[in-house]
Amino acid sequence: MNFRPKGIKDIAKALQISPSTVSRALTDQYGVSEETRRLVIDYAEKINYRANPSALGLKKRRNYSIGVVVCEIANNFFSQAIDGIDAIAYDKGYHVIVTQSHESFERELINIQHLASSAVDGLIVSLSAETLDLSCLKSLSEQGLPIVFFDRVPDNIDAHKVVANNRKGAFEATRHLVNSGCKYIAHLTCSSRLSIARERMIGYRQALLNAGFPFREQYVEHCDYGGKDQVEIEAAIGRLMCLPHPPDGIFVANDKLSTGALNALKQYDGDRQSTILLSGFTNSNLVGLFERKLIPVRQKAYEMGQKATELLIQLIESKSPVTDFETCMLDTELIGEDAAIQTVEKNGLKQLLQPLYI
Amino acid sequence: MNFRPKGIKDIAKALQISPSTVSRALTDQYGVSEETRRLVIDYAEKINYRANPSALGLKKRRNYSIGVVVCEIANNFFSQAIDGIDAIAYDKGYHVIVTQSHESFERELINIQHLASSAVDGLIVSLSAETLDLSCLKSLSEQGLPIVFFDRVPDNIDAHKVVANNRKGAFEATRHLVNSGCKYIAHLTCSSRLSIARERMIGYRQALLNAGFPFREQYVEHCDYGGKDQVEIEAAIGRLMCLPHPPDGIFVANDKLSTGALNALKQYDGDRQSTILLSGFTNSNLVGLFERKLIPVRQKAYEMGQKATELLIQLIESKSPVTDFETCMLDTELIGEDAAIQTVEKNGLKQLLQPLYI
DNA sequence: TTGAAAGCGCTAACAA
DNA sequence: TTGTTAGCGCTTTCAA
Repeated sequence: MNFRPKGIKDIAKALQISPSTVSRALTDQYGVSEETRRLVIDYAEKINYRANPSALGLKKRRNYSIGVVVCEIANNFFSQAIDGIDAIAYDKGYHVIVTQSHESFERELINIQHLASSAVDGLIVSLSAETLDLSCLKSLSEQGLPIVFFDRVPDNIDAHKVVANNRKGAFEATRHLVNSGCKYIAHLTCSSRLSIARERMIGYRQALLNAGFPFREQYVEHCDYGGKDQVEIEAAIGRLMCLPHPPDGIFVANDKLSTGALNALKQYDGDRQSTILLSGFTNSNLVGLFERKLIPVRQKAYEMGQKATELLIQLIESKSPVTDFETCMLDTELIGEDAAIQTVEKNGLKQLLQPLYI
Repeated sequence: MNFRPKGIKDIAKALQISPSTVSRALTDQYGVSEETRRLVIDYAEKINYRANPSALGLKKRRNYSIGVVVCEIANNFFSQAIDGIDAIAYDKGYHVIVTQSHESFERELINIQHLASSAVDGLIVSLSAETLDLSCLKSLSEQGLPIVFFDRVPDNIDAHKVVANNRKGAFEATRHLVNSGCKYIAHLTCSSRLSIARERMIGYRQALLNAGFPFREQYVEHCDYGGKDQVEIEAAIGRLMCLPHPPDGIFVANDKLSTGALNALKQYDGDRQSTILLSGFTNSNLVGLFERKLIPVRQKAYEMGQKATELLIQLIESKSPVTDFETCMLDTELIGEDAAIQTVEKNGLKQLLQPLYI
């Protein structure tokens, strides 16, 4: 296979000048006569010249590419986030390399190491459900590899983080169930290793508290693999339905679990079907078509991807090492629940809005 | 930022041998004593050595990365396909760089050129709805850049192609509507520039023919932007509903249009709502939750991604230039319609299964 | 303002 | 079996 793009030498030869002059014309601001510069640039454009990224990478120790690690691409939230990442990266001339952990720590680690070995200039990471050991990320970060975390972020690594306002989202979703008359509100969530699970739990509990409801341990079900397997969800729903007082409302903590719960509830097809209300985090834009209503908490996935990428590129292109890290929190939105917004102040949401991370 | 991974020289220095010996131990099969090889490999493993991809790319004119161009990531079909691409690429040690055309020809072109300028070793492409001019892809392909097309493939470029059995899928979906008693079966599809639109149209017409129904031009609606904008779909549905005999069944040609059509039909909430049957291509795994039933034609998106990647890597790693191209067709599946399969032979599906491409 | 030359990390042809 | 060396395409001193 002999596909060989034109290089700087080809331009130099064609224009009868030296390669270094071409290089300067294409990069430097001065040191080249305006005449030569135009000549070079025009010709480069004509033949659609692009610097060889490998050579550039070798020279500059930069690849103009960023690595992304998420648990799964085929997921509404993440595919939207990747879309946002791609948008910014594209704008700034970076490539995006996406890898999936499939919720496996081992796979995540391999991906990270693979990407980090100088293939990429920085990393955007959302942790897997299995991840406990952060030493690799920590050490990479300390070695100076720019890393931005989003969505599922670590507590104990100092880095830029982009998250949704998980507490508020969870709070509003649960309060919606309260306002709809639910008395026994369950919570279906993912592994509490994940920041999102912990944060959303706080919102859930706060809403119960505000409503004067007790928090009951047995109404909380964890799917440690985030619903990777539907069986996991069905078992959890099954346990909830077997409680002395089965729940009349369920707040679900993530995308996969939300739709998984709907599927699981289909199994319990009896008269109870119509009485259990559901509200949960999901970025599916198909909820409006569902038979059983699910009040969705929507995250600004696209914007989160954008923001994470902006922060990362800023980090990459910063001359001096950055020590002042920022946690950026984006709003969530409870769809189809106008009433929810009106009573925000009254219900003590304000103190809730303070992030845990800072 | 001073993140600098260990290199071959570091190993050489540590082990008191020459860099080239290290290189050989890490790559060659022979020319190195077993003792040295073990020493090197063990040490490399210990310090988690990874060859610098830029240097490798520069040397070998290979990047171990492949470029993907699709119209949109946040789409069931494509995110599943990318998942499949990623799986194979990962296995074979390749990175995947995904770019989106957003159905814009211009953007597609930029992406392709960007990727082609030696950033990647090969391309996996699904054409945008706008694409008419294939000269760029053609010339790249002729210059020896390995390219595999999938899903939306060009007619007049000689290359490996991976497609679904679009005719069969369309045929079965339409026949399902026939068997369900529909008399006026409309077809909502994307731009006929796209191979998938043309192929699915053939299946649709064949099913009408088999049922003894006439083909009526006005029952076919094209959304030239593939439903990028919901307004486009609503207008199309609107026109169908204004026909003297509004359709009692609609066969929809792609993922976005299928769910878009469901949304659009929600507008026409009257008594007609319950009488229009829908069947269409979609890889959403949420159709089971829908209020209005949609009989889905499912494509093996994941497998298509896998197959395309296998073909591409085969192409990349082939020593001699490949001239014998293959079109690989994967089956489609009509979900929840067992009856459909039983009568395949009788209904002349066989001749339909012969691909157009070969 | 321009050109020559070194070197980024690696491989491979050639020497030893 | 090992080491030396040149060179992949580019940027960047240093000289001219």
